[in-house]
Amino acid sequence: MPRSVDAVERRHELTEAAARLIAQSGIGAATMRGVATEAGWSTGALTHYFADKRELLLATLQTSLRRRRDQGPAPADDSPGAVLHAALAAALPLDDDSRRHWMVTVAFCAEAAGDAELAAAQQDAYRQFLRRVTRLVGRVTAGAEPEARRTAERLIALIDGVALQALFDPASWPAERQLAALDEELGSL
Amino acid sequence: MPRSVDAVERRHELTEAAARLIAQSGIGAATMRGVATEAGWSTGALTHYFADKRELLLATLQTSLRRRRDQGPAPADDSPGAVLHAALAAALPLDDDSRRHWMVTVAFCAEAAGDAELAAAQQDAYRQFLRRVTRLVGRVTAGAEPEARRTAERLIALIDGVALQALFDPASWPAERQLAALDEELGSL
Amino acid sequence: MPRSVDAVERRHELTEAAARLIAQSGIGAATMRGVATEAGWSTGALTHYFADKRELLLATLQTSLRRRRDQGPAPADDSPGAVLHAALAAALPLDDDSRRHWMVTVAFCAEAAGDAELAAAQQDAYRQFLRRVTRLVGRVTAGAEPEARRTAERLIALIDGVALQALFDPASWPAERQLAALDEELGSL
Amino acid sequence: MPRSVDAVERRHELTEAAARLIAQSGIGAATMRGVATEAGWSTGALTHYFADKRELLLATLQTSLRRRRDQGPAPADDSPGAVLHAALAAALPLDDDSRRHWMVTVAFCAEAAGDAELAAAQQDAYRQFLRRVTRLVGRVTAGAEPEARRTAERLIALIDGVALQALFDPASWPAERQLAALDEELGSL
DNA sequence: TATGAATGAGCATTCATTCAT
DNA sequence: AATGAATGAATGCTCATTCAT
Repeated sequence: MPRSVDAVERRHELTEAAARLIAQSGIGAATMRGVATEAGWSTGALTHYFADKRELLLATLQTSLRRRRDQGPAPADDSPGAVLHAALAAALPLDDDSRRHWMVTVAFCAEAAGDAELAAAQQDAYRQFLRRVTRLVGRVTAGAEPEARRTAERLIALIDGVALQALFDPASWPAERQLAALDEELGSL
Repeated sequence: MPRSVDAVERRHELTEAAARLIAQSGIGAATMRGVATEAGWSTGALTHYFADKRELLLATLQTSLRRRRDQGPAPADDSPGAVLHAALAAALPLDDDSRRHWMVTVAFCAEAAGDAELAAAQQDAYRQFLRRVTRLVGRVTAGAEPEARRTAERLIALIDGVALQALFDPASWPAERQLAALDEELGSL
Repeated sequence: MPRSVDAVERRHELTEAAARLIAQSGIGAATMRGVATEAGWSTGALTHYFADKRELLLATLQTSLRRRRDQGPAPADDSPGAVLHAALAAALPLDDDSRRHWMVTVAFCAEAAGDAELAAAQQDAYRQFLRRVTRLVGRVTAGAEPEARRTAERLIALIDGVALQALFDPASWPAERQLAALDEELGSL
Repeated sequence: MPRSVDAVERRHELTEAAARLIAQSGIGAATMRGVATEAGWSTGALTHYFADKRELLLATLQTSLRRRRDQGPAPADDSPGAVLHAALAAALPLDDDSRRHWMVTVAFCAEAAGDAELAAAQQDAYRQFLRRVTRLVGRVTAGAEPEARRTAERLIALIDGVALQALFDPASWPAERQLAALDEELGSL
């Protein structure tokens, strides 16, 4: 009877380690040895959970794409406006964790240009987010589909732009300032 | 001084080759061999123009940062609004060339997180651009410094966000659509 | 002692699996994982029956050496000539099974050059076979020892040579042709 | 103007080093590091002359196949019998050099079973040798094609068998004894 | 007995870099 | 200025082996 292990949990530990290294020094820093050491495992252990480096990187990207948008404070109340606000705020790099995962997804941008699987993961995540925001905008403005979708795209463009500046120049963009930019934009709805 | 002109030209050829590879497959694809081959030179030739790989990558980033923002159609006229519009439009990935250089600067984002020199190059470029846009906004709105600066930041955030989406999902963001988003935003000024 | 019978049987299954892999792709193909999988067991199971890889390979060689010469159709009758013929025919790669074990023993040839234990196994098997054939030749020709031994060596050389060609070029050496070459040589006795 | 190097000579040095290791301890001993060290070069140098290990091994096999049969003392005179004798004697492992190359070709036997390219190299060499010996036998016996071919096959089988025994048990098969076995067989022609 | 998780050394290969020409 | 031979460290990966269950 072999030792039993929570493979999902282990994979998560390993992709988190990879994400830390990538966010810190780029994809090139995510070597098998490096990730293993960062996670506190041996290199051989990695290959139990990921067939090869490609699989590790893909899983890391997918994890970061999810965590770049999924986590955040609960909405203040159940009103459509509050829910929309919470969804968009969750997509800003407000703390170290979301900063890290933002960085990872951005780091994969060029990598994905020549890799269909990575590109598909990124597009899927983006389109899913766009659908969600479009639906929420529709509820807030009670507007028709195409209108809501364009508004959603503009909102996402704004928070992505704010996020990008916050990544490049974190000192100028503390959490409050990012939220202020979001509030201002939402105010005009 | 014919030789130094050659050297400048040669360095440019080489950083362009590096930019093509990076934009296509990520920074990891920019190997010395690969860049030399892509540029049509021998590996040894690279070391005449760049002391080492680090220097090549730094020069590539700097070139791409400049070209990401510097090129674009001339303004329609000399009015402050037209000049501002031209400056911002030049910062959008409207054609293959600017797309490539956008991709390169984004690819360096995580790399720069752990590398002071790369980070400084990115921040310098951003701040210089911010100053320029701020000045132009000031001329258009005839407003005070802090107000103009905040507007400039919001404008840059918007075009950066649009650019990012255009990189990830180029099919949805042809040049006209990017410009339309810019026009809409400028219209509200 | 049911358990020890199991162990013998199990070891046999495992060396057969190793032999299949070696005959197919060389000694390098006989990895612990590969042999275990081929035999339908887990890697850990191997280490119960063989202390390490070396022991597995040695046992595989010994099994193949035995089976390369031991199996074959019974002699037509009890006459010395028929028995000699059967012994030599049994040493030819007439079917898939003996082909496989021939291949294995040949594959170990160079390996044994630098490994005393493997070399000893090969020499023991050869000398034992030589003694047996010498004895049978002596009975057929009623000749003296040294004469019978030389004849035996020539006979073995011939069938080994035929066997080697049959391994390299099986299409040209079906079983009938190998046996014909043997008959021809025995006829001249 | 780069340093110029005799690539053919260098490749030969390297395949000889590989042959020494393989003959000594089997194909598994021919690691890239090991071959480089044995030849007195760095690992990186190998990759200048052989794209990868596969190419190195194939070249080593081809070299050994040629040298297993091509070298030997010149025939005593120009008579067909002397030329045939010289050709067959050259195919026996009479000295360390030919012993080594014999060992190498045998070591590849199982490896070739699952590798079309290696198998083709072996078959080509065998068939070429068979054609040559058939021609020479025809000249000696003045016999017809099919007859000469069968005789050639029997002669080759005999010397291959002798060679194989000489590899496994060199003490019993000094050069004189191998030649004696050959002479005896040729005498009966 | 049997499993498979875990280890870390060893492998082929790629790469930045150096240097003789 | 320009080449490409040569180096050796680092990488991804495979593997024999150990061991808790």
